[in-house]
Amino acid sequence: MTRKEQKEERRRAILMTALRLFVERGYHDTKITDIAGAVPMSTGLLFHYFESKEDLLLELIRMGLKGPGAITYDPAVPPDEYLTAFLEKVFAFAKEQPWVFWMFVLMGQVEKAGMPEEARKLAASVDALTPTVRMIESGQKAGIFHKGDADTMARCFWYAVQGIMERMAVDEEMKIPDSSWIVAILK
Amino acid sequence: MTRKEQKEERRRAILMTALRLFVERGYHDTKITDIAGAVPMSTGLLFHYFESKEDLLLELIRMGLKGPGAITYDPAVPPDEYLTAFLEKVFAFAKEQPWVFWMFVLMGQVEKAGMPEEARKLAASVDALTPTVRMIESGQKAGIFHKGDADTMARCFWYAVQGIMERMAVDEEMKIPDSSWIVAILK
DNA sequence: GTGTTGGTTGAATATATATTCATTGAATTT
DNA sequence: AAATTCAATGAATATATATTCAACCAACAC
Repeated sequence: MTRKEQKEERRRAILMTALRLFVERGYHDTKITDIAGAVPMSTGLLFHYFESKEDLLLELIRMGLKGPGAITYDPAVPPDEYLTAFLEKVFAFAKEQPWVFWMFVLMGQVEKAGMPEEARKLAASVDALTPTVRMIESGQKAGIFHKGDADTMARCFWYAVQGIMERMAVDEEMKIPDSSWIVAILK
Repeated sequence: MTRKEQKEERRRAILMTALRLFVERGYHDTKITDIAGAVPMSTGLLFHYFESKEDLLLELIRMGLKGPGAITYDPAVPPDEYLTAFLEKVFAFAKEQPWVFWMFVLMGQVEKAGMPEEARKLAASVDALTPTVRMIESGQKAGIFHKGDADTMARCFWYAVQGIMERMAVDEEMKIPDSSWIVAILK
């Protein structure tokens, strides 16, 4: 089994290295040779594990879809507490297991123009917006959140989160912010 | 003069087209042929106006450095009002003169890894962080802003703004948010 | 110990994209 | 109107990057 285990481990090593580089430099600026060099391994061998660069990206997104990044609407939980706790959790991962954090950033980046179409479609299946809109509407009724178009507020919130996390993944000087600061966008 | 004027006008057309495409698709996913095709003109001619793709980017950044995107610290103005008004102004441009808005987005994108080194250096000379930190500290003394590390708060604020604007430039469905929602990150 | 499988390499190839350049024709000058 | 300048073209070239492949070697099976 040693051999099979090694293969599996190397596969993981490639995925983690690619994830880190994709987040740090962006997908198009991460060359196959960069990934191979960082693992490290030969460029040829990388194609033994993954059919193509895009295949590697798709595999990462599939991982992301299973991960702890899902948002769900539970009417029983106060929406402000839910969102604060969610951010807290992701920020905590930023230090301990940065890959969870990187994954969150990648999932957002993939939605942007210029990424392979198939990757975008896949990632689009995580819809944080709809449950967030419900949460915001419920929060508005309860007087916790301010007035305003719930859809615009939800987009504003998540795009802000995305922007902050993208930079945190790169900007060494930035410390982890307080989750409540960000949720204040809605209050 | 007709000829010289025409040349100047075409130069501007190239710059505006490139700016829009860089923001919409990203620098590396905007091909020279895309820009030429959108202006429209032949690819060859584009090199008659600009030495290289990077030269085009640098020219845009030089434009951006002169534009209305500068942040300055004036102790006389309440910091929350200043920042709200600033965002209001940029959001207003988003509809009327989208290039001002695009420029704001581009200047943020250039700071990221993967962009040509010279472009990054140039763009780094606009430092919004330092004056914002001063504003935040002064706001904290006045009891307008909440407690917390001013540097982290400033980064958090600008990265959020950047994230929101990047998406606004692409996401047709998003309406213009209320500037005060975003300044609430600091309150 | 021999044969077989499968991991590994890096140079060679294919592809995508930036850049050049010989040529054309319209505008401007003499 | 002849000469000159310069915008304009797009096919040809150069360059960067993804992908393939023939050859090699280590592990494992018998």
